[in-house]
Amino acid sequence: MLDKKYNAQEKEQKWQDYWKENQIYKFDKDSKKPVYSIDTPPPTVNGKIHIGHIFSYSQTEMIARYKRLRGYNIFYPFGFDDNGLPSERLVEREQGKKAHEIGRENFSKLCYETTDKYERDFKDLFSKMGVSTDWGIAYKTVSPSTIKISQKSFLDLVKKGHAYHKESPALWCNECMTSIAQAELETKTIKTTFNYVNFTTVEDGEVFTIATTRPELLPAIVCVFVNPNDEKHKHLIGKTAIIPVVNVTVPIMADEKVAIDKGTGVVMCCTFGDQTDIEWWKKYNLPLKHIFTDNGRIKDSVPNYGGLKIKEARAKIVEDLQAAGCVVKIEELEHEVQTHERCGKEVEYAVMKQWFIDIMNHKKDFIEMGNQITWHPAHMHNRYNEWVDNIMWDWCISRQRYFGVPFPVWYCKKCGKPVFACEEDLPVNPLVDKPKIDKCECGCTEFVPETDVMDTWATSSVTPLINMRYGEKENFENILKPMSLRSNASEIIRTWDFYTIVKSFYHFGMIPWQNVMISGFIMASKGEKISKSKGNSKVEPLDLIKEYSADVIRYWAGSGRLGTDVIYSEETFLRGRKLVNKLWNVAKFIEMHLADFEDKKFDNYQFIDRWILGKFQEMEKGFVKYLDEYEVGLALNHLEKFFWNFCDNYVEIVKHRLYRPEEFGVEPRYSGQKTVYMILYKLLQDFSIYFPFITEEIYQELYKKEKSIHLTQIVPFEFDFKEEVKLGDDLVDIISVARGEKTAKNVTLKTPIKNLDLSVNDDLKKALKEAEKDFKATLFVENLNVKTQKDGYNVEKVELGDPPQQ
RNA sequence: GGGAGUUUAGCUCAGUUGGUAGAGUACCUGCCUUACAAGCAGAGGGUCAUAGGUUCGAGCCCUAUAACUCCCACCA
Repeated sequence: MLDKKYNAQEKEQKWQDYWKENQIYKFDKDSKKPVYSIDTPPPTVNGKIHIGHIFSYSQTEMIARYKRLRGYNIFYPFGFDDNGLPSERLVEREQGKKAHEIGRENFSKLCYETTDKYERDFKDLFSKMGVSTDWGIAYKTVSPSTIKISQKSFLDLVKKGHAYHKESPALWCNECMTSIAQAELETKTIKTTFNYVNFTTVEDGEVFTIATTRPELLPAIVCVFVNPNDEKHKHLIGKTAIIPVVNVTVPIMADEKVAIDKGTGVVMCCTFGDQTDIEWWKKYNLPLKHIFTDNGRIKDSVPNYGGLKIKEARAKIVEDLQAAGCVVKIEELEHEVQTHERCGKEVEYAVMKQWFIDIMNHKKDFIEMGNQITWHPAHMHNRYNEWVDNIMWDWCISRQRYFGVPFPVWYCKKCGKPVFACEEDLPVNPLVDKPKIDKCECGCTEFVPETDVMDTWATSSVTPLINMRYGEKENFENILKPMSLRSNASEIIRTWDFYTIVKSFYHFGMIPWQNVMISGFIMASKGEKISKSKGNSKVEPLDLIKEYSADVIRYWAGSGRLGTDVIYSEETFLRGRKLVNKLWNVAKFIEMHLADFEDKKFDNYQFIDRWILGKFQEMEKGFVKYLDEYEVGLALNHLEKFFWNFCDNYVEIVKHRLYRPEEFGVEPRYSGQKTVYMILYKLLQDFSIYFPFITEEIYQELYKKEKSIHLTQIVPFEFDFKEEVKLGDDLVDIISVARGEKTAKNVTLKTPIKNLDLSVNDDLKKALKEAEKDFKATLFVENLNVKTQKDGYNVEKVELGDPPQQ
């Protein structure tokens, strides 16, 4: 017997334990069923899961459940991204110390401990949410087996010539003291000053002005550029400029890229202030004057300014320029700068030897890979294309940090030639392990280890490889190449999606997955995204689960269109709570009437039963169609609409027959029993995608054909009740009109109708004849008078009797 | 500056291929109906962002504009 009230707290824990014990979501590698595999984002273990995570993970989870119900063998692993900078920053924050103060070895240990702790919390929360992942195939992005795969991937790229080691300018973060990739940049608007500084020519002492936001780069100027079409300045080309205060001379050259109307139209080129400087440096083979240290100071070798922090140097040089009378004016300016997304500090450029992965030579291939993938929603494909189109750098994967996947590389101490680890020795830590060879080609016998670690994304981008156990004897390569689905939010299309495609293309020459599903964001209010950094998530997922239950949270997460941002609203929770409650109550009602029910072959359904069966069949068709398009929210809407119609109309009509066989007949009662039995079963299945807990509870109580409802399969009805669907809808409309009449008179719906005069078409008349008993019982009609008319129907008179006595 | 998305009832959102504007919620009016008052029946509430265009007919197709969100570029 179902309880009078559903206790979500208790039941959700019970089923969570049951699923775990019975391994309901275990991936069966020996199964003959087709595999559906999901590459789900390993959450970054750097703090708390907020409601936005719950939103997007739940949507993917629903697809897993749907595919399971459609008979697929689900490969659905969960991962934890505990690799790299985010974890390091978390540990630094918790310890109140910087990594270098703690020391490499202790720091790594702390990273492992800290991430372990957070992983347990994450796992607990996702389990509570009913995530049907197989924890047995979970992975973390820092573990011996993951490091092995990541290193193997790197070596494969080296072997194929897609990874190279080169001294090159790279984006550099002074705060994190590491190089970073273009994808890790975030633009920020800051207030600064635009300084108009006078330069003079050596040849004739002509004074011209350059506007700059970065006067501290004056010592790094290697050249001055003007546009060759600039009438005002082109006469300067070929002359030599004296840099004020610094007193160094540099050539004045021409380049089309100079914007005549920006600043003064004359530009200083430093190595390096920005992207264009690097382009010019390469294009004109300019000298290198790198004046910054790795931690954001001016190098000691720079006269007068050595040792100062960048911003201090800026202030001092402006002072000196003013003293020298070289400053024309200083304007306040707001502009966008590139910052490092992990710490928010402005980025610089550094020149050092780093490992890069070739991107620029294969952009066309990456676009083609993107074309072969189905994007949901389709317009997200544009974002990918645009990113690939606009990318300007090869992917720098070296990070001068501690906690991450080490490069399996040493360098000859004498000639610098890299020595790579052997595949069979992976994973290796070059700081501890030694290379296999004892002698370099040059004869040197000493090797120095690579101290850099790999970029987080270098490992995240191999999640399909981790899943397929790339390179292991026992692997899933044949079933996971490609995987079925990747899912994530739109912000990481340019990183996670892109890099995964890059790696898959280089390793296998094919797409990593067939489908990509992109979820929207949760907005705190109109125009404000909920995010960790803003701290504007007012509610904790665990509190919400306590207050509303996981099923209800999932209802909220599963509503709305895929890829569309949703504004957080408690109303949706309330709506979900009502729906779950209704499901419970209708199940109770149905259970009550199935006490003596036996499931037998039967096909003599009453008219109104044929109507609802036909309606269900129609609904489920649309439901499945939406889910096949990954539109979990639209599918849910569709299902929900049917469900309320089922409760408010069908159940109201059939209940008389169920209660009183002596009046309506035994077989008509059986027809109703069989109908509610079948429909509730299918409703539970369809709802189980969204409400895995309450549907399991009801299923176990009423049906229990399998170990779990989540192991059943959707088998569509195959009735031919089209006519009944149409006519039944008309009957329900007539019932609604008659009920409205009672409500208008402020009487209870139990009030009898003395005379109900209808005028209906021939088909409807036949239907009415067949469903007469149901119809009359529902409305408490005493005399039903039916006339015919050509089309449609008309309710001509509703004559009410006296309301029943209490 | 380039691109994408969004704009529909007070609020949160649906609206398949063009064919009389929908749901929930809130508000209002009734009703304890042999599952459910966390319920049931009903009422009111909309220049479908704006302006043009195509069409017999546009929330939907086309053009332009505005606001918001996101991505990219600009950072001299």
